[in-house]
Amino acid sequence: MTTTIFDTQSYNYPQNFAEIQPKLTRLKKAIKKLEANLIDADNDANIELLKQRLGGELGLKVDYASELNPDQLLAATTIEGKVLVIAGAGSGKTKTLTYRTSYLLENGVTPKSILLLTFTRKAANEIKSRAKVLLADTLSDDDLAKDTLPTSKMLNDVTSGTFHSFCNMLLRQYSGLLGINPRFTILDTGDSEDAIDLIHKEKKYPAQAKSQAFPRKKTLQNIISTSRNRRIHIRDLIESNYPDIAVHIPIIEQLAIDFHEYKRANHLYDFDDIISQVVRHLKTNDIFRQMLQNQYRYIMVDEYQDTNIPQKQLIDLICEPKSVSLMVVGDDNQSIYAFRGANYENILLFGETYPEAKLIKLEQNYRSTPAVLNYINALSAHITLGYQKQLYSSVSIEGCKPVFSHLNDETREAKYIADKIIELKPDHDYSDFAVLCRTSFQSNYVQLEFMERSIPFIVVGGIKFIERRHIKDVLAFVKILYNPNDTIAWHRILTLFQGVGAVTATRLTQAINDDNNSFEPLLTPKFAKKSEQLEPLYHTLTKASQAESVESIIEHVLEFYVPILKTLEENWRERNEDFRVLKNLATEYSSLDNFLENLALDPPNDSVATTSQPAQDDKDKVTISTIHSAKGLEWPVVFVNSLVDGITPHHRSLADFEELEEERKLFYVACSRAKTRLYLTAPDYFASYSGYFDKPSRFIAELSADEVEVKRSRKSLEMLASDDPVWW
DNA sequence: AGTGTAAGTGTTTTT
DNA sequence: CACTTACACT
Repeated sequence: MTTTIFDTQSYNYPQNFAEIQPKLTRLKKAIKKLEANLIDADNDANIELLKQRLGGELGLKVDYASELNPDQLLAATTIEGKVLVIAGAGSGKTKTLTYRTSYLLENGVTPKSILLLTFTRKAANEIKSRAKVLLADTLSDDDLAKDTLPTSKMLNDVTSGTFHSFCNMLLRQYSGLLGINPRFTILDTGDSEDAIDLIHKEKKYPAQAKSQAFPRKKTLQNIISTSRNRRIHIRDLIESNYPDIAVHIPIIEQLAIDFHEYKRANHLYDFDDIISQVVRHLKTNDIFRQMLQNQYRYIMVDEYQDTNIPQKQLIDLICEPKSVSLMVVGDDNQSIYAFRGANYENILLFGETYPEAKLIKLEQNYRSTPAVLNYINALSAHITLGYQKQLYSSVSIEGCKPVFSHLNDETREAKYIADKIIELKPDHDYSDFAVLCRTSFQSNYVQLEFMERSIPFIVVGGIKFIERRHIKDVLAFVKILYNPNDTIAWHRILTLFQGVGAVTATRLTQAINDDNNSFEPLLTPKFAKKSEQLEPLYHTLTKASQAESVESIIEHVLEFYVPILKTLEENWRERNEDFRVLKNLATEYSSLDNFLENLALDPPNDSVATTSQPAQDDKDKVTISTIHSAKGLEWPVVFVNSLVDGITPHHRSLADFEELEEERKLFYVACSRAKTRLYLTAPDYFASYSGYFDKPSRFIAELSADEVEVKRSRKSLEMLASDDPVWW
């Protein structure tokens, strides 16, 4: 047995390990069962045959056998039945999906019968555009002459996108069949919170025991959404996760029902509705279900480890007939979104859902050096549950071992990172470096240090463009023009004015909706006397509703809104800049529905990212990012900072086995982003309102010095591992 | 409707 | 400590 880096005995491991054993046992059984259906290129006698067949007989345009490795080839060409592909970090997952798409088309599959579901729209577009290149590049003039061949144009007919964009499309396209109004607007999380708050105030539920304050809108939204995504009753969820507000359970349950009815009555869909409503229709409407089952015959799902229960149900309902082909791709080691409802059991129980399913594993890694791979394999071995996997590289140059540096404080930590970047800079661009943090807040010292040293950087994540107050305000105007029943948007606009509060806003909205959605009630003396802004609002809306383009609608709105903004926010000049971005976005859309849909379902998140030198438009910058936002990306040199137990893993996850496991996976995701160099850093201590933490991360402690080089501070010397490293 | 104060909250984040 | 939000009061 090897000796660990630090004494692992001193860490408190989760208490509930015993409790969850039955669950772990069930999952392990399902994993084992599916492992029995592994198709492994090494042991597959048919692989040579397959290669030959692909080579000659079929006369395909793309040379699948030589461009893909054997396991990728199996994944790309196994096009019938249900298949789970476990795609390790850096194993060419996108490439495999790209080639599979092209393979389907080359085999005569109708593009319209292909459905490609990914986690972001960007990922779907990348697969499609790469497949386009594949098919286009191989076409000779001869091929173009006969127009029966699959051409890159077929990709345009492949349905692709996120679960949300797909379901949104279905709800609008099949609105007649489903009996719903296609002119609905989408509530983002903030809008949902506002709606819940509004309903709570309007409904005047019977007063409860004052001993315990009623939860705030954010908590309520979270409870309602989690209960739906995890399919747990509100009562059970509150009793287990929010025991102190248990007195309010009946009211919260009623509030959830009222919220739901409110959304239906006003043609409003929140993010959960978009998927859940499609699932509901699929369950209850046989014609709808059969139509989809007949249309989508080849389904691919990416990042399957991060799907939630409604998303799994959606797939299962469409894939019910044996003849529908389903390939889900993911990496159980990289499930890091449980906090927002993702259910890692989906990927582990795939064999239970589909007993006939086949399993394919992509384990050859094209990203990292053997030294880095060795380290991430060692991390992976500490993840309790999952499919067996061992990443390997065909590169023979070992590369540098990851380095763990224990430093005195966060300032030294930041200096160390900056020093390393300067040291390595002669051989690298700035864009070769990334600093990955457990929480966005952990990047503060690094940002400061980079500014002082004039290292250019870009911060990924943070407050999103679309969530900024003034942007939401302007969009509210646009929303009511599209869906005058969007009471949440009305409320937002009307309460901007002095003299108009929640009560007047509600009454006025009601009057407008009752008056067949005419804007006239704004002019009636009863309301007009509340604020002199209502009349100009009327004229603005009237003008905007007749505008020709989305851009000109926004211009009309801004003419009215900017003066109001000036009275509300001191930094209105700064905010005014954002409107340029918004107008620019608007020019890309010809219709209101496309514009609103895209902003809600595919919001721009990098358009307002913080940068060190805004003037400099240079693309060569160090990336500073949260680990979550770094998923799927890679850099030659990666730093992971704040490896103090209490931050990584986060102190709020320490008591629960599954949450701690997810933290471990998060660290795994961070380290597996590195191609050639991986630097891990920790300050000796970290202090904040949440506590005082002074032990290095257990994820460092539990590994052996064989995998990582350790640079110790004095503090760290005191913590050297004893000789007995076993902790349970 | 608007204001002041006390009290609670505090990861990660995409749709 | 910094910020949001609920609630009571005017």
